[in-house]
Amino acid sequence: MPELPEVETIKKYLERKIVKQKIQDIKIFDRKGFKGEKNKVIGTKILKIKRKGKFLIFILNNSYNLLFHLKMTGQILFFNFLRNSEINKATKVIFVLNNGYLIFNDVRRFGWVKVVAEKNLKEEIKNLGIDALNLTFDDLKEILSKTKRPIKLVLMDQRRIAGIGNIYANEALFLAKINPLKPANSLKNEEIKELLEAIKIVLKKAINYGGSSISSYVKPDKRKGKYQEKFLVYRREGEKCKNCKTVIEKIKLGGRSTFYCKNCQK
DNA sequence: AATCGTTCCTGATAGC
DNA sequence: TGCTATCAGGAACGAT
Repeated sequence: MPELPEVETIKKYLERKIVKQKIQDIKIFDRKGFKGEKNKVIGTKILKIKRKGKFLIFILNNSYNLLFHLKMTGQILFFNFLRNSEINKATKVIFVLNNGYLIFNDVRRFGWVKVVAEKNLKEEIKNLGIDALNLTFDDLKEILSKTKRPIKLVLMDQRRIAGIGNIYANEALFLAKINPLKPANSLKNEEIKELLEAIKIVLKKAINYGGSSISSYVKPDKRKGKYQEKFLVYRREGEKCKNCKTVIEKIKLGGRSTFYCKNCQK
């Protein structure tokens, strides 16, 4: 699933390829995936690419933005030339640029791209919490003190902290040796500090590895990320903990699969 | 106000 | 082999 590291990887790739390029045309294959007027975008130049949490934002030169959310299976691909074989039933939108083709695919059709006037962008993402990479100790302490919900649910709550999804919540909690069920407001200062460090280490390392290619995530050139090879607990139920050899458990929490080591994460 | 359960969607997989 | 049932999951939404 595209979480912060995957969206950041896509952002970095696209910065090298499509900034300063002109959008010549937009071909829409799935109306559900394209919100707003495409005429506001055709003929504009892409000035800048930003990321907030799991959102990807193209800043255009006419005070409009393109706001993407990839949800679970969204893919953004970029090719200088378009092969017919690249168009399939998951293809939602193709942006025709002067130097190539930006393809937005999404098998499960939850993802979307929206044309937003720059002045309305804040309103669009007003519910988004602090980006996980900018989180400070004081921020995290404040957020956790306000609820007794299980810590994992709070880490994944985009209104509190933006960018962490199921993979990296599981991985960060393991690294910090904290049980995912532990009430958020019961964490001691030392644990909060460990958790903050773990979040940053896991996210930055995942970015360095180009994200995690499970499900359908790939980089815009279709190459896979490599962080899935580094997972310590995610999808490792029944396998041995890399610290202590205890068998990794899988439970459901808030309807999501949760993986942890009973021995290491008290 | 905060939190919980449901819903959207389709491909992969399990079970018979 | 081929069918059906279940599962995966981000986040908006309505209900509590």
